[in-house]
Amino acid sequence: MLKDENDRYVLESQIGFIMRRAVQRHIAIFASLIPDLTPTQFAALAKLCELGQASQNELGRLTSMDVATVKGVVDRLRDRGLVSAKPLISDKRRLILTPTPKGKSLYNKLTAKAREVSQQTLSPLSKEESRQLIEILKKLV
Amino acid sequence: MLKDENDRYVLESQIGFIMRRAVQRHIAIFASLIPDLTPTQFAALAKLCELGQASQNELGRLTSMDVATVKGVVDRLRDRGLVSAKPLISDKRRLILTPTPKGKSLYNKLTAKAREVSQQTLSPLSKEESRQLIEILKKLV
DNA sequence: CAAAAATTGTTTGTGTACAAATAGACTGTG
DNA sequence: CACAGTCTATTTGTACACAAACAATTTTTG
Repeated sequence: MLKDENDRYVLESQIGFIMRRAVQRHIAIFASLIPDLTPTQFAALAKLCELGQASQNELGRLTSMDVATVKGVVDRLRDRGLVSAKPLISDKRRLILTPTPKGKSLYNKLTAKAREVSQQTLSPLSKEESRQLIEILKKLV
Repeated sequence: MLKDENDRYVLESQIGFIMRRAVQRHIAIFASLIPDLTPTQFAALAKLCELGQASQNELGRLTSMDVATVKGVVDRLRDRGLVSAKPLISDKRRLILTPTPKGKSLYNKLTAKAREVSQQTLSPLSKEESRQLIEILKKLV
C-alpha cells in the first residue's frame, strides 16, 4: 500500500510543535504585561495567596512543578521578599511557605494584569473557540 | 458593582497554566517513546532532513528557536554525529547544516514513533476534538 | 518496638528558552 | 567607494524543567 500525503510527517502540524509555539507566544505576552514576575513565579505566588500557606512540596504539586523547579522558583520569591519560609515544628521535613504582605499586595496588584494576559493570549480566537480550547486542553492534562 | 465568582482569578483555568501542563505531559510521552532525542532536537533534525540543508539561523526560524537555543540544540546534534556543519564560502557569516547519513537514518527510524507520540498525546480526545484543538491552536500562533 | 518504606527537601547535571552584548560579514545608499 | 545599517553566529547570564541521587525525617508494618 502506498503512503499518501497524509502519511508524511509534517512538523508544523504536530500537536507538540504547535503547543510549544503557543506557549512561547503566551510567555512573551506575559512578559510584556507583567515584567515583574515570570509566569511560573506568578503561579506559585498566586497559589500561595489563595491557600494562605503551604509546604514547598505541596505548592509544587499544586502548580505542577518538579521539586527542583519549585525550589528555584520559591528561592527567587524569597530573595525578593514576596514569600517567607519557616520549618514546621511538628514535621521537621517540611518547609512552610507564606506570602509576605508585600507578596500579597503584589499579587492583588497583578491579578487584573494576569487576566489581561489570558485575554490577550486568546485574542485571535472567538469567545466560542476560546471556551472550546480551554475545555479540550483540560481533557488533555 | 459586585464581583461574582467568575471574576475570581482561578489559576487552573488560565490558558497559560493549562498549556504549560499539556506541554509537560507531551514532553513526558515523547521521552518515553523516543528516549534518544528531545522534542526540540527531533524538530531540528526533522526540519533539516526535510530541507536537505539550511543555515543555523534559518533552521532556528523554521523551528521557532531563538539563536542561542538553536545553537545549543545544533551543537548537541553535531556532537552526536547527526548533523554536520560547514561555513558557506559565498557568505562567510553563515553556517550550513546538513544531516549526516546517521542523522537521516535515525530520523527515518523515528518518524513512526514520532507519529505515535502525537497520537498518544491526543489520546484523551475524540478525533473531532483533536482536529478542533489543532485548528484552534494554529490560530493562536 | 525495630526495620522497611515513604515523604520532604537539597544538590548536581543536562537541556530548553530568551535577553543583551559582541564580532565579523554582507548590502544598500549616498 | 565608503560607511551605515543589517544579518549571522557566538557568548554570557538568568530562569524553568526534569532525572537521579542523597540526607533527614516521618510513617508503616511485621
